[in-house]
This record gives sequence, structure tokens and C-alpha cells, in this order.
Amino acid sequence: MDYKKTLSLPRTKFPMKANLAKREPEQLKKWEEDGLHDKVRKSAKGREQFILHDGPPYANGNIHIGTALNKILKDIIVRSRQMAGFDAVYVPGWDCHGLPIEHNVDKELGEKKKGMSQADVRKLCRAYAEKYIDIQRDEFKRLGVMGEWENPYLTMNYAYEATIARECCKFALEGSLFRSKKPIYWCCDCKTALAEAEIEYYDAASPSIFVKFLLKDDVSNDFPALAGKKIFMVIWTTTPWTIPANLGIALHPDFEYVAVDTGKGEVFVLARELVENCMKTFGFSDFSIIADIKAADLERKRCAHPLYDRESLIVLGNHVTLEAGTGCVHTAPGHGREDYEVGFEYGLDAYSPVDDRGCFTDEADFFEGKFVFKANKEINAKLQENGALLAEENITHQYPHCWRCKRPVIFRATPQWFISMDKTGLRRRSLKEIDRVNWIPHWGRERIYGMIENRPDWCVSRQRAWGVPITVFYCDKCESLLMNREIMDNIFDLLKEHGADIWLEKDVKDLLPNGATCEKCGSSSFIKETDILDVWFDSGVSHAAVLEQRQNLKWPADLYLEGNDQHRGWFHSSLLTAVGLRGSAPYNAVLTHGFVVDKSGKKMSKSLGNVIAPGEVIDKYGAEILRLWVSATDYRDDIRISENILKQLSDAYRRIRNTCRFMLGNLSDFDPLKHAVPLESMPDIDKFALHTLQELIGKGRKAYETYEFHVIYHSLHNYCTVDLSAFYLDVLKDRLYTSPPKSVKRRSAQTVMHTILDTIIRLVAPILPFTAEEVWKFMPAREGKEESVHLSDLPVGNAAWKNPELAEKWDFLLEIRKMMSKGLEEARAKKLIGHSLDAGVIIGGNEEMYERLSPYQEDLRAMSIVSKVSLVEEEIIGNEGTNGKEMPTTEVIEGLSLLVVPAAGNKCERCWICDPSVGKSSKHPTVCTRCQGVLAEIES
RNA sequence: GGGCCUGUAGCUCAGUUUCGGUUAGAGCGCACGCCUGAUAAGCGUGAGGUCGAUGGUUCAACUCCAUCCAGGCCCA
Repeated sequence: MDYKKTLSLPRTKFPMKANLAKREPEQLKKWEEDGLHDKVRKSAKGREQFILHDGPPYANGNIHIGTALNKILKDIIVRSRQMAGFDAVYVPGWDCHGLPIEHNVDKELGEKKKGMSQADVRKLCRAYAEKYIDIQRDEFKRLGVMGEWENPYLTMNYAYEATIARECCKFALEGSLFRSKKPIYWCCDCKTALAEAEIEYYDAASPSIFVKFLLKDDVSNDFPALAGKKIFMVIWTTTPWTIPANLGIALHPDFEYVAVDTGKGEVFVLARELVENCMKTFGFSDFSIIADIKAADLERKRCAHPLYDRESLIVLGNHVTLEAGTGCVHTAPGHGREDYEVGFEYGLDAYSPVDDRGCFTDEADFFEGKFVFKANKEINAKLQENGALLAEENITHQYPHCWRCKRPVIFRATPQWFISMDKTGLRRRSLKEIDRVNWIPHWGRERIYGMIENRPDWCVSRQRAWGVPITVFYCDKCESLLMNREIMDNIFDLLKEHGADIWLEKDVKDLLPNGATCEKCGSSSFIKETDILDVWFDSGVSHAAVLEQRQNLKWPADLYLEGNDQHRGWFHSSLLTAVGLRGSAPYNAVLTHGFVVDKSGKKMSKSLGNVIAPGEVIDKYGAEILRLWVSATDYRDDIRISENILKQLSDAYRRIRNTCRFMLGNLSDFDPLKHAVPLESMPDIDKFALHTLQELIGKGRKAYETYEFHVIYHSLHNYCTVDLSAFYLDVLKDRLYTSPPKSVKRRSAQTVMHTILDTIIRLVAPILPFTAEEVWKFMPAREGKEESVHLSDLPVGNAAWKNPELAEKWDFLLEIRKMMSKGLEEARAKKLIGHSLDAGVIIGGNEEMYERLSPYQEDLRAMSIVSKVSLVEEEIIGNEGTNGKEMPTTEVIEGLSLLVVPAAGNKCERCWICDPSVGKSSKHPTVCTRCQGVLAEIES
């Protein structure tokens, strides 16, 4: 007789091989056809909301691994909150304006651009953004990210553009928006402002000059040694043409300065460390240091400008270095970033007597009309003439050039728009609000606090085409800003209907109400600003354009989640716009993740050749593996990815998948509605399994709540391998396969397996949505089983399953099991046994152990999968067995020892357990008594 | 150069509420073995770490302090 046919072996069509790359797209299609997202949304109606507000990725290029990480994390959160009983809708967004798109469109156009209007260019930019939104949308959907993909928010939507303009107007109304000069990169040839990204650095030759400035203020009180002397501050610069714009000399507050008597009747002030070199350059050999000077003692003292009848103020700044020059830095706030910033602190003007062709204006007097680079020589000559030039050399250094025409660029102050950090207390209020927000990890608070505390006013204007204009007017006569509610509302309505292009198309008179006059000077002539807004302003008002305006969202959001670079970016700009115009932060919590790095922790870059693209991972392993990768790591730090890591994860995936498959196979004849066994009728090991499961649920739910997904991954993986595969399910095999199919003990095991599977599948659904659904479809119907796992809830622990006393007992039994498997392994090594069922084990215990274990002899046998366990009350160690066929082990647990012996009797052909009863029956001579009983039951 | 952060076995993570205590754990991978009734599966055993480095505080440091090294993000 073929007894195998009398067994209940696992049966399932659930495929062992996942074939994710192929099956995932099919699943996505199915979900779409079934309208799953709508169903999920409907099912959540009326529940408490949980809103994760999406930070918009830039609509340019394909997504990279970091974008994938970000979106998967968001998806895990949204799905888990949804399954935790919230109404968690996800509205994805895109950042559409800005330089990179404009730049790429420029590149594509090449020469053609010259004949095109700004409106035409803007149209192309819009089309460009649309193209990449479609591409990225498909990529995000492929990752399994669920959301309102058909109704995302785009910063270039008309309504969004209108909101951007309105929020900007509100800053004007509220008094924070102001116009002021600031130096920016300027190409004199293209006559355009350039962004940092449009600058290329090449080596270039520059003149390098040392110039002395006469100190006008008397310092003899502080430095008696200098009384009556002619004192000069000595500066060094490689841009002589900025000397006409000099308004200051900067010293480092911490450097040591000295007064040097040149031996020629003059005293020079410079940094001590640079004296030797400088004097050599100037050709003075007979010099002497006559005083030590602290920078602070010279602060705000005044010098005479060497060319004009003007003063130059001594200021202190940390940007001063000792790498070259004199330690006294020529400061022209209109022509340098740092000069501007230090000048700002001392109230110096961003003076820049240079026009948009790079020629001096009449303010520069002698040099009027001269192109700045050509004027260098004349300026040097003039300095020489005035006796201010100490030395002149030529040097080669890295100098910024225009990306387009490759000519050197200059820094030039032009009027820009700013949002003040302090006029209306924006800084103070923002700092206060930072402390209301929950920053995860907590150090995010320090990071953004430091940035807000120290940042300069926000320069929001850009001299660009692709963006939303700063929709304000200023007086043609006195330059005062014109803005009121009526104007603002009108602009909002116009843009909402026509988009931002309308601002550029229409004349001032069509945009302004009739009879508008300047409050300050009464003029009725106004200029329409055509600069556009910084794109950080665009995305920074998403809370106003999206959270506030969509019915299904709320303000503030529960959570913002981005990479930790966004403390300077989106978190920052969102905070400022929200605090500035609404008085509080637009988020209650901010979660950050690190950056994706390679296997050795280095950043990914094309030049290093260590880039891993999400598409490649998906094609090779599937999106689920990428998602598992996201869940497995502690994303609060940087996250490594490598072939090895992905391989490890797909191994882990297979383990989880196979564990599910095994359970499915053993549930093929199980109907939970009819066959479920109540807890009280279950054997202890089943109760113990449910106890363990209940602990997993608790851990998992808590981890979702605190966004610690790696805890879920590790717990679940450990659970599948250690608790299930290596223990519970392995032990269960005998019961499942050999018992009468409908017996209570088999049904009990199935009840538990069904519960376990139902639980872990729902627990893992936010992380592995594809696989969870695949398993879900294979699971038998139960009461209230939803059509999709994604319509179900996270598992809830059952208090009745909790059984700490039982768990303590079984943990101890597991220790003994561990000891037994060591013993079995030794026996195996000696070729005494092969399969563990070939063995019997004699456990010797002292009185206490014997008492404690005697109720569990059969449990110990079953859980160790041996043919027999006999418990004896004696010490076995040293009791060398008979015939070399016994394997004593050393005492591992105090009071316990054991002996592995070949199992007595013959192997039952049906259940493979060795038992003396095998061979006793005439009907079934190769089968044990137990199986004979089962066979009789089956036959009847 | 500055701000914030990270550095525990080959890999991914634990290491017991901010504030030190004895032989630093898990899973994977690897090696070896078993099984062939989860089978392109399953089980077992084993070998892997001077806790980035150095110095200090302490009876005692992966844990506290300092410096350094390596790496990341953001500034300059």
C-alpha cells in the first residue's frame, strides 16, 4: 500500500517563484481595473484623518534611488496609517518651475531661442515639465505607491500659480517684502543674471594689487606708540576694478594684527602672520613692528578712499583668511557675496557703479563708460598716481565664467526682492514655532533652528523666465511698493483663470484698478515687476495651495517626510511662509531620512560609477525587493545599497514567501468558518504559538506608529525563520500530515496557521503590497474577509492569546530542545543517526527537573522531532552507553543531561517515526499503532 | 573652514527609559553535515567582533569626556 496517499500533504498553486518583475505590473493593472484606490478611499470615509503632505519632486529626469526611497517610505506610512484606522489619502505633487527646466529647454533650443518670445519659451517649459511628470508618475506607480495619481498637485497649475502670487502679495501687504540691492552673478556679454548652477570655473589671469588706505581716525589713545604717525591699512585684491566701489576694509575678529613701521616714515597695519611676506613684496627690508593691534580696536574706524573723497569703514568678518594678501580685506558690498553680507551688518550700501554691459557709470568719475576688465589698468595707474599702490603682480586662479558665452562674469549689485526675517518678527516667530513641531530624529530641531537663527533675509527674486512673477507694482517715481487687498484679489482671480502668463501679457493699466496712486508721492505711474519668484517659494506655499484648498486634506499636515537636506529646503521655506502668513508651522511633525550611499558609505556619483538606478533593481529583483530594502534599514541615517544587500534581501523575501506558501499549502482543506477550533481546545504548543504571534503584533503596531519599519522587517523575518520555519511549522508537520484530516488536533493547527498567515500578511501589507495581495487571494474566506488586503486593517492583538506562564514553560522546553539538537548533531557526526527521527533521547534530570519535565515528555518528543523521549531521574553523564551506539552529552542545563540513542523499533512507513509497534499488525505490517488507528478512522 | 549627524561580526539590525557594571546578541551570508512528505525548498551544528582610532575620567567604558580618522547632509 502506498501510505503516502493517506497523508495530508501540503497542496497549493501559490507559486514558489515570485517572478516579481513580471507579476507586479499585472497586479497593478488589476488594482487599477478594480478601482482599488477608490475603494480604499471610500472605506475610510468619516474616519479621523492622517495627512502626510508630499514634498514635490522636481519634474526633470527619471527618478533616482533616493526618490524611490522617499516615495516608498511615504507609501509605507500612508498605507500603515490607513490600515491603522485613519483616513490617509496621499496627494502626490510636482515642482514644475525653475532654472533646470528652463536651462534644458534652452539647451534643446540652441540658436532657435533668439527669435522666441518669453511666452513661447514658457510654453515649452510647461510641456517639458509635463513630459517628465508623466514619466515619473509611471515610475512611482511602478514602485507600488498608492495615491491620487490622476489628481496630483502641480506648482504650475493655474490655481497653484495664483496661490503663489497671492501668498507673495500677502507678504507685501504684511510689510515683510521689500526691494533692495544685492550682488549677483552677472554676464556682461549676455546681459543677464546667472545662477550658481550656470557658472563654470576656469583658470584665468588677473592682476593682483596691494593698496594702502590712510587711517583717518586717531587711534593714539589705544596705541600711544602710533601717536603722530601716518597709518595705513593695507589691502590686497585681484579685482582692481572693484576699488571704485570700495566701502570698507574687513578684519578677522580673532586674528592678530600689528602696526609695522616701514622705515620710510609710514606705518602699515596687517596681520602678523603675513608681515614678512608682504614687506618682501613691497620691497621694505628695514621694517619693525611697533604695536600689537586687536581687530576689535579698529572696528568702525574710518579710512580714506584712495581715489575718491569718501570714507572706507573698518569692519569685522569671519570670512577673512590668511591664505593670501594682508589679512585686511578690500570690501565692496556691491561686488561680492561676503562683502555684501558683512557690509549689510555695518549698514554699508551695496554700491555698484557698473551698468548691465559691465561699464562704469558716471558715478565712477574718471572711469565712466569703461568696461570693467579693461579699466583695471587705468585704475592701477590712478592708484599709482595717488601713491596708494604698493605692489602689482599677475596671478592665475580659478575664476567664474558664463556657461553660455564662456566669458568671465562679474558680481554686480542689482535690485532684488526680499522677505525680511526681522521686520515683522518672522525669525523670532519661526524659532518659537520650531519648538512646537515634533522633529524625528530629534536633532532635526537643532539643525533647522540653527539655520533659521542665522539666515539672512530671504532673497525671493530671480531674473528668469520660467516661474511665477512677483506680482507687485512699485512707484515709477519713488519706488514705493504698491499693494492692497483689492489688487491682490484681482491678481489672484486673473491668474487662477489664465495662469501666470497673464501677468506678463497684460500692461500695468490692465492689471491695476483705475486711479491707483502712490501713497508716498502721489504719482499714478507704476512699474510692474517682471522678476519671478525663487522656486523654493513655489513649493514653500504648497500648504496654502494644497492642504488648505483640497476638501480631503487639512491644515496643518500631520507629517512632512523628506531627506535631511530639506531642513534647508522645503521644511524651511514652508515654515517661513506658513509662520509669516498664518502664524504657525504647516506640519505637526517632520520626519527625515538620510541619503542613499554605496556599499562603503560613499555618495553615489556618475564619476565614481557606483550609481544604482531603481529601474535596474526593479527589473532584476522587483519593486518588492526595493521596498523590502527600504523597510530593512534604519533610514534616519544614510542608507547603503549594493548588489550584496539586494541579494540578501531577496533571500529574506523568499524565506517570507515560502513560509506563507507552506501555510497556504496546509490550509487547502481548511475553512475557518466551519473548522476553526476554539482557543481552549488547543494543545499547549498552539496556544504558545498564538502567544508569540500576539507579541509580534504588539511590536509591529508600535513600530508602525513610530515609523521604525526596520523593526518590523527584522521581527517578521526572525519570526518566519526562527519561530515558524525552524520550530512551530517544523513540529507541526507530523500532526498536519499524519493525523486524520478532520481531527481536532489537525484543525487546531490549521486554525493557528490561518490566524498567523492572516496576521502577518496584514502586518506586512504596507511594506510588501504586491506579495500580501497575492497571498491574500489564495487564503480561504473567513468572516468579513475583504476583497483586498489593502482594504483590511492591521492585525490587532488578542488579549486571550497572551499567556506569559505558558510562554515561560515553553521557553524552557525550547532550551532543552536546543540542547537536544546539539546532542543529535554530535550523534549525526558519528554516523549514529541521519534524520532526527532515527534517534531516541533519554533525558536525565535531578529530582527537581524530573518533576518539572515529567508532564512534557510527549511535547519534548514532538517538538524535537525524535522518535522517543524518555525522562529518567538520574545523572547520565559518565554513564558511557553500550556498544558505542549511544551519545552522551555534557550537562548544558544545570540538573539536566541527556543521552542520544538509536530509536528502538522499526520506522513506520507512514509517519516515519520509529516504534516497536511497527510490524505487529498483520493488516499494516509496516505501520505503527498510531497510524493504524488513523487509517482505520480514515477508512470508516 | 563652520553647523548638524553617523561609524557594533562579510551584510542588515539589537544592545534594556538622558545619565557606565562582569563571558557584546539576532537573522542573513559563509563552512560543514542532515533530509528528500515546504524540494530551484526544509532542518541542524559551527566559525566570525580588541564595539572607527588614540588618549583621559573611573574600582569598572561599546556606553561619559577630549582629540583624531572615515563618511553623509547643509553652508562657506
